Amino acid sequence: MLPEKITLAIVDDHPIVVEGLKLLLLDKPHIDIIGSFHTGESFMKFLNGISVDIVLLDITLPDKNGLDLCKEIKQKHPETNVIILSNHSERSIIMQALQHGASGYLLKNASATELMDCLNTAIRGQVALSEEVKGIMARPSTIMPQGFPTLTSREKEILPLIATGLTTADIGNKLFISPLTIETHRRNLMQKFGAKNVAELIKLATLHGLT
Amino acid sequence: MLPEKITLAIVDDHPIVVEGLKLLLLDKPHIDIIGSFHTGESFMKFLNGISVDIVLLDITLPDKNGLDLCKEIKQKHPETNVIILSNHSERSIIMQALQHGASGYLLKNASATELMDCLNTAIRGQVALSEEVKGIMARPSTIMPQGFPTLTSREKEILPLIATGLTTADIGNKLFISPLTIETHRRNLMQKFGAKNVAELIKLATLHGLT
DNA sequence: TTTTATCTACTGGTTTTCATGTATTTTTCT
DNA sequence: AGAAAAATACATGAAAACCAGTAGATAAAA
Repeated sequence: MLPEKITLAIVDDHPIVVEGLKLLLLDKPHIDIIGSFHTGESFMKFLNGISVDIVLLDITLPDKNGLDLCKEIKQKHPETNVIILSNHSERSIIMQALQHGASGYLLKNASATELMDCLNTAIRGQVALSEEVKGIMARPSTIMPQGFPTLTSREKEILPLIATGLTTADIGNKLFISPLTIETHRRNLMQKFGAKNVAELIKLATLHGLT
Repeated sequence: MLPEKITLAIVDDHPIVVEGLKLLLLDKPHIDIIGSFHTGESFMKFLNGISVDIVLLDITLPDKNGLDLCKEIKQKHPETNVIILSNHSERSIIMQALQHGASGYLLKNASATELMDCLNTAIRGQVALSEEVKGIMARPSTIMPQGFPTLTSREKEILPLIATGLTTADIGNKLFISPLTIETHRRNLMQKFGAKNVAELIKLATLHGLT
């Protein structure tokens, strides 16, 4: 019997990457590229009409976060397999991706061969990680001691304010709460990130795109 | 008379991008891809033997900064045209690239057509900017008030140490100079970045990839 | 060779952060 | 309704950062 073609979509705002992927996959007989999208929005609309087997999904998109999008996709269309394409090699982000239902995680510095391997693995319904990602996941969180923690909404609100250079007192005024409270939040933030002081806190937060 | 083929090299640590570029350029009769490299180091070695007309150069490389590499290339091989490929849309970074002798600047979200246009422009010896980059350069620096300043080597050394959470005293010990000196450097750094405190300093520095 | 930039170092005083600990109220989830 | 998580608030003392100004020593550039 003839196996059906796998339908694949690409969501990435870098045309060069998209073009590259397309060209790479064009001659694979079992894969049918049914669309490529620059924004999460446009892809979600597309998904309403057609079923897609595999999505190659970038994390940094112009309109929304790729991880959130992944979650959304899996909620509304659980049959769609999501493979994250990303530059982020932080263990915590990979963990997040998998928790959000991703079937795979590829660093953008993966080779073409690795890409194909992962696609095939994902097609078989297994979790597909590129070699480097496997390495990162394999070594217990010694190098990256604390992945990025889950923040409360207040913390998410305060963190960028700290990063803007506001002092505890400033923030207190701005949010109409006691500066002492802000201090507590700042303390908790540092603890969650395992940072010795604001400098380190802001570095980690900025690297994780939280500012 | 037959025009000579343009020799082109790619320096980028993302195989997918490299593969994509290769496939895109493979069928262009006037372009000869003579090599692709993952590190600045390996490319510089290669350059010693062969002359290259155009280099497509990524800014973020594993071993060194693409902008610095650009400068190095232009110093040792002025005949080589460098086109920067980057995700950074900050005006200041584009300025830096051009100051360091780049012949062009392409955002990675440029289309394949734009890529070709820029290549052809660069071949003709003109400065090639992608549409979006032109737009960024066109509007005066209102949106990005203070582009990133030029740092001295000592400052470049100290900044990441601050970002790691080290205190003034720690850094002083590490570098065998007085903590008072470190304090002066920190102050100067904040002034250069226009930051009110370390928090803001580290945010800006991290966003510019200087930590 | 003067100028300019950089690195170095200090004084003295103010503000902010950091550490540690406690504790009440409000949401949110089960 | 009850438990858990989050947001709120305070106290106290030590440590670090921040402000403002000055200034000598080099080293590179005009």
